[in-house]
Amino acid sequence: MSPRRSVADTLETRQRILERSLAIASAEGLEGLTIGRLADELGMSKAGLLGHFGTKEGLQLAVVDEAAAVFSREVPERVKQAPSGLRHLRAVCEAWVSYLEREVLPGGCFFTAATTEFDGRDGRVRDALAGMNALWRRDLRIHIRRAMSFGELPGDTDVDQLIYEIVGIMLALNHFLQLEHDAAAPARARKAIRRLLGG
Amino acid sequence: MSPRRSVADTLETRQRILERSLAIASAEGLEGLTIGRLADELGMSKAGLLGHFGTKEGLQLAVVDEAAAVFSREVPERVKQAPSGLRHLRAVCEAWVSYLEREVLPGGCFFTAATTEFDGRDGRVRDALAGMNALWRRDLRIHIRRAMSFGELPGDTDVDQLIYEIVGIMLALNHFLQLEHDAAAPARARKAIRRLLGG
DNA sequence: CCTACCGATCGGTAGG
DNA sequence: CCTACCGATCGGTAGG
Repeated sequence: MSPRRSVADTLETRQRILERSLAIASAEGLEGLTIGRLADELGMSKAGLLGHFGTKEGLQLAVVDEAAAVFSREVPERVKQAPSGLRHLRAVCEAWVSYLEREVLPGGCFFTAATTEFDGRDGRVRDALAGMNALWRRDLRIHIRRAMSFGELPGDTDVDQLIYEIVGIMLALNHFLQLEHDAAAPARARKAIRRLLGG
Repeated sequence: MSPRRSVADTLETRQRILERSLAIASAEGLEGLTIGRLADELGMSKAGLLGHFGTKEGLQLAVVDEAAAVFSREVPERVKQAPSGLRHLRAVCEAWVSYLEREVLPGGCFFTAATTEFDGRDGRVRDALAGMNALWRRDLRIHIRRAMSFGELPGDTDVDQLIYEIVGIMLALNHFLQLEHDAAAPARARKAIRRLLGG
């Protein structure tokens, strides 16, 4: 009476689906990710695929989680060892630029694409994306506050203004890389970050 | 033998279609703009609608042109009378911020949404979008160069760096307005522009 | 500008 | 995990 597929196999299949989904969604959007095409590319049936997620919205929410895991692995976890304060903030920004520069996902930053796609709608996917963005800004805020408390940034630094400008630099980096294939864009991003944070 | 509808009527219908299309596309994307839904909202048949543009791609290209016309009317044409040089550049940026702040289109900046949607594809729509972006950067470049020649900006100003940073500020403005409904975002955009251009 | 229609694909379900 | 199927919608065409 042993099951035909072990729990490990099931999780592995689920992971395969998510990796393929994330690549498609970063390039063609979360709505352009269709069950039929995805099943086709993975050599499985639509019903078999949907069994893992229930509905398309369930799949989309799982892809958002997977994207957050990839970003977390590529950016904050890479600089965990950096000393606290301004140096940590600089290391985070450099890892962020490097992540976009290396084009880890074929369509560039998944969150930029998905956020722009869903910001005019409502529902659970939009809420999940807004939540991820808020969490990430919270991380940035912590690093900025710490740098201020260490006297590495001026005491009257406008924290939300600094976050706004850093986000703008990264959005522009994604824009110039994806639309213009501008190889000079990462250097511009680094120069802009340096003007804000020194180094 | 007079035609049932005059040329003027035909152009008016075409304009009605484009205005509705632009509103839908700014909120739901150029691909989310479907012929059936559009025809339904306008109370006409799909065939009648498609007659004006031939194919969906023809419609999308016409919407890109219409978006450029709206942007042109709302930003550069509003500041035509501003004196040449740095004051003109500042006026352009202020009109640009104001355009996004007033949410002229329901989904925010059409070009941000459409560019992000199409940057991973190829074809005539993507090329048209890239061309519009290039034209607009050319305008900005002219104003920056003029301000430099007047001695209003340093002679060693990195022109492409400045364009990069201005674009980033506007992308961030659209992001914080659309996703976060952050009413403080326009003030942050203005502060960031002031830091770059003085005033 | 319309009606009537085409093949293809969408997300999803029944039943195993 | 599969086959077989559902109603709805997609872009587009024929013919008027």
